[in-house]
Amino acid sequence: MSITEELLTNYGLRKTAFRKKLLKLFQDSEETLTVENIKDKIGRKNDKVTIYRALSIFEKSGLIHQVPDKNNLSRYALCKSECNPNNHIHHHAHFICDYCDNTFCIDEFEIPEIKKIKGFKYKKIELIIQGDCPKCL
Amino acid sequence: MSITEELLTNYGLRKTAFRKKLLKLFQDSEETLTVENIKDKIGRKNDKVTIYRALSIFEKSGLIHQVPDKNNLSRYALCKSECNPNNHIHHHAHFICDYCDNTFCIDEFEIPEIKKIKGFKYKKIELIIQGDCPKCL
DNA sequence: ACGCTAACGCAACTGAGTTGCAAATATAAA
DNA sequence: TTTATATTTGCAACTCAGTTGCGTTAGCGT
Repeated sequence: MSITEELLTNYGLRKTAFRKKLLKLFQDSEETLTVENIKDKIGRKNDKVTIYRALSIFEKSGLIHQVPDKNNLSRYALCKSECNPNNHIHHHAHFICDYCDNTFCIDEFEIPEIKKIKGFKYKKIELIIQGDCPKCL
Repeated sequence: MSITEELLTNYGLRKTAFRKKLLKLFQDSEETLTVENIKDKIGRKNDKVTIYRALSIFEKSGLIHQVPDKNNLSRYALCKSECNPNNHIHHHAHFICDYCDNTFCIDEFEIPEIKKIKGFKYKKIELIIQGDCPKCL
């Protein structure tokens, strides 16, 4: 069983042809993916509904996480650590390039400690940096 | 001339009836506003196109800033400090409530220093905290 | 290899945000 | 104050991401 298939099994997901293709795509990609990216790479055989539903299930399971795009579109990337449906926390930041519109997960640093404010309960902290990526500079 | 009208003048914007109403709305609001919120409060007399265009101009001018919502919708809030078209930087974080879906600007702290990564140029840094707000806790 | 349940694909829909254009109005000049 | 001009507004029609319902297909446990 491939590493892709094992991952699906570990997360309690069915190993359908489409899901294997989709997950492999994420495993092979350095950058975050939009639904459009996925359509391109998969070859338009699969319906967009199927893509959306699979992404939604992958996200709920903790396999991937969603990142907002410059234009508030959704991008997705594989979770690095041991995410699962109950513990789905990302201590890395995301970088959005103004030019190529690509979004990268920045693993180089952890998000610094954020001061608690009385009355608020923090459940998820997201740091989004916008600017120019190495390719576009 | 009211403070609202002065603000429009200072930012080189025409003082139309609609813009005065819209800007006043922001000045009187503790929370960030969606287009839907604005429609409700203004009373559906004005077209959504007008709202979108005014928001876009206010944002470009540095009067207001956009914050992504839990569902990747746009919310807007007044800029506190001296923002303008060339210098549009916010050193505060945003808090999104999971229950009431409200978004607050958190002025209590500055975003901590973010380590630079070689090859990337940072132009805007956004910190988004998700969780439960005081009202919903 | 059989049957049940989950996943897929199609069509049709929803709703945020956009575009083009004609009518209205703010502002600056006469 | 009136007039000319440029900007804003409102309407209609559109685009496009994402969703829903439903009948068909395909994993997976027995």
